[in-house]
Amino acid sequence: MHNLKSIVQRLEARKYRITPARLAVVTAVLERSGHFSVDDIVGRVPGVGRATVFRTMKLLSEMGMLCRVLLEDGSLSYRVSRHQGHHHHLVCVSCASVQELDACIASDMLGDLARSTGFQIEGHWLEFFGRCAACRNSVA
Amino acid sequence: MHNLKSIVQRLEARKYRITPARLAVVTAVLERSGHFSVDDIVGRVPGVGRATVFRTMKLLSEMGMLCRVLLEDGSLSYRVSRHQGHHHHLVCVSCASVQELDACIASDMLGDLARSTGFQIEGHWLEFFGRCAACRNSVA
DNA sequence: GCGCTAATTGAGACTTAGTATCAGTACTCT
DNA sequence: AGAGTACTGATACTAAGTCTCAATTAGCGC
Ligand SMILES: [Mn+2]
Ligand SMILES: [Mn+2]
Ligand SMILES: [Zn+2]
Ligand SMILES: [Zn+2]
Repeated sequence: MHNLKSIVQRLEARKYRITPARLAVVTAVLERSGHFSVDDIVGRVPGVGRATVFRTMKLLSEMGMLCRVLLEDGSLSYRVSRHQGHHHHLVCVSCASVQELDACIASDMLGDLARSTGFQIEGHWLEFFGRCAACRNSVA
Repeated sequence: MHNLKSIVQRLEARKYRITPARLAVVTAVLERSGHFSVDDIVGRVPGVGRATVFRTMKLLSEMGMLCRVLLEDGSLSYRVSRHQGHHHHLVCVSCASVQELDACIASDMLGDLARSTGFQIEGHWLEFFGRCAACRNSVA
């Protein structure tokens, strides 16, 4: 989906400079599968400062190239995003693979919820945890 | 819903000792409205160590007296729980009030989701953010 | 190619949330 | 009273993330 070239183009389109640090972070991120922490990436881009990795990953998140994945324990992890825009995840608790859901399956209930609670609903978090098909079979 | 007496009874029922530190934490927690952080409580129970406040709030969470509320930015906060067991929240981003939903409105979709993704779904997070009726009116 | 300047960087200090260690205190039980 | 266990608070530590600031540099105009 995303590759180095397309991400560089997007950065250029937004007038961000293409620096060695940014290239290193983008490359490291694209090489990951499943979800990962910022410090995972820090460990894979020697010479690039931790603050820069945080800054770059924040930038990529804001641009929709990375998304934050909420884990079962409430901690946040990151992954390369397939869908830009609002979406949700199914995270395998065994292999850390992540499946993105393309439709927001919470949007249906928003109207009812607003009506029954009086809240004006502006956002939500929705993430699922479980075992992916591969992991389910591998244990028998 | 919960008061000091009922919480003390529950602690006693589970063979936990009723100590001054625990009483102080429980009292401080019951005095809060909306959601709060552990360190909010630390600041309100002078003389009680931070580790003890963490331990006590964890204990209260495990017993269903407190629940963790996921905020918009992905951070966790706490609140006195009305419902024990699995449930979700609507958090007012303006006044921090929290409304608990008594039914899990995600459970309906679990079957479909398992079927369409091959995942065996074991858990989920679902939290809503918005403006409560009071806050909506107060700004005009 | 060269210079200018705003954008970017990395070191490091700092914050917030939470865990681990451990010696000392205080119950509980007999 | 003595033994054993639960609990406590100080303190050190980890992880995630922000802030500051002086030094560097990418990319633009010439
Ligand atoms: Mn995603
Ligand atoms: Mn709750
Ligand atoms: Zn959604
Ligand atoms: Zn639910």
